Amino acid sequence: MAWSGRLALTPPTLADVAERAGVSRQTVSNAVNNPELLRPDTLVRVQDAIAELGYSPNRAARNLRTRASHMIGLKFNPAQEGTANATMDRFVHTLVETSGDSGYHILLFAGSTEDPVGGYDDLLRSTAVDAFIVTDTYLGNPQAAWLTQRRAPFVAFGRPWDNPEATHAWVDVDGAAGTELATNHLLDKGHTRIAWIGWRKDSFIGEDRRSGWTRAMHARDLPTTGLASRVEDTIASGREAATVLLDEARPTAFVCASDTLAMGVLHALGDRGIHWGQDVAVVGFDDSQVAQVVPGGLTSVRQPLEQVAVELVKALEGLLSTPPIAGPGVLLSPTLAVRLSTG
Amino acid sequence: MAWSGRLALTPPTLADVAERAGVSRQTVSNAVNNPELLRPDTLVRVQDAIAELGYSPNRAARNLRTRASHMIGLKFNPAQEGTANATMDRFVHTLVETSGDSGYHILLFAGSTEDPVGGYDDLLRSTAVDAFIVTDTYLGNPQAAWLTQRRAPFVAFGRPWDNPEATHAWVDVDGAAGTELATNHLLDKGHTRIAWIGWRKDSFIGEDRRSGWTRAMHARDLPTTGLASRVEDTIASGREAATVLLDEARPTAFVCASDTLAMGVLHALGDRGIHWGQDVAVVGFDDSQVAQVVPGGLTSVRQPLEQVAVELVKALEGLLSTPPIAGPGVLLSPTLAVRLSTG
DNA sequence: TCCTCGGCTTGGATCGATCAAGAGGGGGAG
DNA sequence: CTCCCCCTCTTGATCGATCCAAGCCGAGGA
Repeated sequence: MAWSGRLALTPPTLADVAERAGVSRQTVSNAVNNPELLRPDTLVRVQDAIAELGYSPNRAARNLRTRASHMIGLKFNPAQEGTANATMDRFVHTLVETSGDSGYHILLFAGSTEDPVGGYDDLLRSTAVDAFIVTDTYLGNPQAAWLTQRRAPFVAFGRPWDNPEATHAWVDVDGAAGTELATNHLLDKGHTRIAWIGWRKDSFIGEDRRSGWTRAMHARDLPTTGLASRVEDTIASGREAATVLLDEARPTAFVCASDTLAMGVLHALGDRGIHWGQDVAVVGFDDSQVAQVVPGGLTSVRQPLEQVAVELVKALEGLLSTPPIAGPGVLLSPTLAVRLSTG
Repeated sequence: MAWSGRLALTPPTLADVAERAGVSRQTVSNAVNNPELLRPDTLVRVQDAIAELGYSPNRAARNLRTRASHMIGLKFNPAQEGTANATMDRFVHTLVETSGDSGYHILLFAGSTEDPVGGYDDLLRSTAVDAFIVTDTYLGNPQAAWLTQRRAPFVAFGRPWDNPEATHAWVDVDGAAGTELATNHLLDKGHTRIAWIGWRKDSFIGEDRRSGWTRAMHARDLPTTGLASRVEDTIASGREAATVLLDEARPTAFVCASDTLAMGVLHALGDRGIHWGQDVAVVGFDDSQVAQVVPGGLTSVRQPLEQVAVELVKALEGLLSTPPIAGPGVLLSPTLAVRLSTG
């Protein structure tokens, strides 16, 4: 704190601390990085000097010498307007906290949607980050292959769907288990005609979530034919799909691949004056703010994003340790946030 | 790209480029930072070498020498669960893009709510960031005073409400103008008994937004007494407040300080079987995803967060230039996203 | 008393870029 | 023809922390 008095423009350096403590620079460095090498009384003296001067190692100098930046790159993917998919917020918060505890900071960067590798390249070449957390793996994962080839350490939030042989570390949430949970919840409530509204077939995640619904239905020998719809992830699509299903298949409940689609279902029900929760039940996916605050509340599958962040950081620590420890993939289980949309 | 072939562990340095181009290190440095100093043909030769080797300046080395990190610190404040206030998402995205264009990266850090200054100190002392963007200014602004005293460059998103003499740069959105816009919109629709549900009196922002409502009402000689309520920013509070107001003041419209409160109003209306939009109009604030996807849609005041981010970066560039240019505060105008909740 | 050994400390070199000054060459003015 | 200047490029030093190998010191054994 002391240096805030004197100009505050040049923070104290290691040499300043050394002089004050009456030791050499290397001793101060050891006090910071390998305290066990010092005699206890010397250590105390140095630590006092550090505290008095308010010393903190210059990151640039340390990074230059150690060839590490203690930064983790994260491409920030904003939620689309008009959808209910703002998961980034919750996820990033825990990520920042957890990585901070491990001595890492999160560096955000933007990337165009056209060039999935854009942004990664620059940061890597300028040694601005030690590793990446890759999150946008919904449609295959070109970044993973690219980063692997580049020998850049990274951990993915999302399984390598399109490449079972990928060996990189990943953390994911078992979407199928989530929709199975949701479907069983509805089955337990007495519903038998439960419809599915999901994403188009080329979405790995969408198909995974869908499989949880079919698994639960088939486990009770209930049919799924004619009860499923695959559309784009928009309110309008969900609404249309629900309307068609209500006419043709007369389901008493809907399980959806996203809260956005579930909101579309609520629209459709509202159009017909159907009371959701009482007449027809609806379950969404992601436990977004929308699910939480919509009147009555929307039952939704909740991803343990906090836990995902913790596991990601744990995996990164392994990767960045010497020697690197590459753990296997981690699959976490979601929970179900039950609200009035399922009675 | 070339170095991806050979081990990919030690990126090329400035010296490598210099050797390849047959010039000195300094010339390469100039080619990168002051191209106008080079003779055109030399410049081309160096640029070719840079491209061939896939060279990118080592950030740590550059940061050490120039005493600048080209990083901007941002404390990440997540939206509270159960509210509709996820503005960070939209804001951060533009911020990342805009600052990237100016050569700055966004470094996230966490901070406990108890210690508003926590996190800032470390980053500053270790020269990990050049400046900060301070966003959590809702209740006074201890960070601003602290950073000013510390002579740390920063720009605030939010006016220095509690300290009119503060001289730091800031960007803010004219909340009063927003609620005035909302109120006038309702007045134009023929409403005269328009209620206000806002935050408790110690919130500067809450009082500012409230003043827009009173201004619009008084401009048409309409009374405001008995039509206002000040509560906490939760769904439940909004719902209660609306219930009381409906009983006692019989308003035909509500203007709210947040989408969260507005959702509370929708709950209250739903409780009584009142159709929002037709019988009673509601306006929220922030144009959250919730406002966008709730059935019918919630009319809401939309903050120009993208523009805010651009202005913040512009202000930062001024601050970090030599000599620093401290611009005055910037006040931006919100717009109104009209949806069915106002008919 | 001398020597050795282990633990702690020391100065010097290093990471890769930029700053500050200086060297070389060509062109215009006298 | 000479001088000077300017434009272009080069050389040496520097930012601050860490790695390296050598140096110092006191304790213990012969």
